[in-house]
Amino acid sequence: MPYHHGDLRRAILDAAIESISAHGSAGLSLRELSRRAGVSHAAPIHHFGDKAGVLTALAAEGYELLADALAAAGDEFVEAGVAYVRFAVTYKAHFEVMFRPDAYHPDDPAVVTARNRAREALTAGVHAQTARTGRDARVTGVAAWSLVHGFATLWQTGALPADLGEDVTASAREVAKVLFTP
Amino acid sequence: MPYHHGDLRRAILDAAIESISAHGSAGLSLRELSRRAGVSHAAPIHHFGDKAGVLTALAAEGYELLADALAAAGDEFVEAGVAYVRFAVTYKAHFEVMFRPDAYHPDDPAVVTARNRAREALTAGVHAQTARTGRDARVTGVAAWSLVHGFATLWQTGALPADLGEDVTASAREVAKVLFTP
DNA sequence: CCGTTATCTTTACAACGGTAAGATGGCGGC
DNA sequence: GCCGCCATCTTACCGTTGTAAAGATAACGG
Repeated sequence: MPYHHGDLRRAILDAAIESISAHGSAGLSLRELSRRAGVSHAAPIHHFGDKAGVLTALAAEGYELLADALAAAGDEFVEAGVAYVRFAVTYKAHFEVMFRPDAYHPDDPAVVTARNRAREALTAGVHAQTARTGRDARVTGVAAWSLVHGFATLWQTGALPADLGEDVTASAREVAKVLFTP
Repeated sequence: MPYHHGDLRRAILDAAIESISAHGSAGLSLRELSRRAGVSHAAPIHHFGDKAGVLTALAAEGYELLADALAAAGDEFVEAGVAYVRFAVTYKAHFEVMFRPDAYHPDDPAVVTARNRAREALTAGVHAQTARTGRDARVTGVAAWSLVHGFATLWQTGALPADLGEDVTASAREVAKVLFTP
């Protein structure tokens, strides 16, 4: 616990995650995060530089976590897709911020390296799949990514019909299977 | 041209569309919109009640336009999917707002009726398709919607690889075909 | 033990969203 | 043709926000 607060950086990030998970990222207030962390409203500036800097750190962390989750899921597409959706649901706040590039600094070095790592982990699974089935890897990869990404975002915004059931993982697996079963 | 301004409501909406298309919906300022329309910063309140009210009107308009586009595209899934993507690209600001329910009033009556209309137009195409191919309509419908929605959002955020080419319609058609060709 | 430096606080300012009260002007009723 | 009504817009104001600048505080290295 190095300094006055202990670990303000993590405290702010955790507060942001909690706030975004509860109320979305639209009305996020930097001063509110500072209040929750018990510091003055200008304290986070030193760690993040900016309000967008907080979201930038969150996006970078999200891409790292996503890359880990995809790597752990292995090469098979359906399981990788399920892992993608499970990540989106588990790390709801991260996922929401990651794909809102107008709210942070998308060219931040930490973000781009983490994003590349996640992208490689994602395409690796699809390439293994297309090698087995003999399809166009590029188009199929985009289709697979689109499918799981769309399912995740629609689930998050509550746009999907309610009769899908509560188990996201099971629904995601069913939906992902559609892409590779004739 | 009924009153002092002429049609302030439309002017504010158009200004919002332009601003969101250019800089995203994160930093949208009601006062900036008022300035562009040449009225005082409190004038839009009377028409929209709220900043979220502006986005609510935009979302409702977006769902109406989407329903029209889907109805015009017909029953075949691939063309309906292409129409979905084309809508997202053409009406970028609308699409961005529509799926950001924490930024507006998602229970607004105009929004829910328009959204239901769009949803029916969407599922109609999928049902026609599944009747032809004999698949589970519910799961296939969600998969189809997820596919085109994910493609559209990924395209919008610039997350897709650049080697797809510039023609969104052609790329979308290729990707949509993947779902129904073994 | 002392100075350096990262960390945090205080103070200040412009912009924002929202409210309330007043001004403006088109429109229908007489 | 005139008057009152009411939708529309303006002005003034309040609390909050993000950001910058300057000062205080305390951990750490020499």
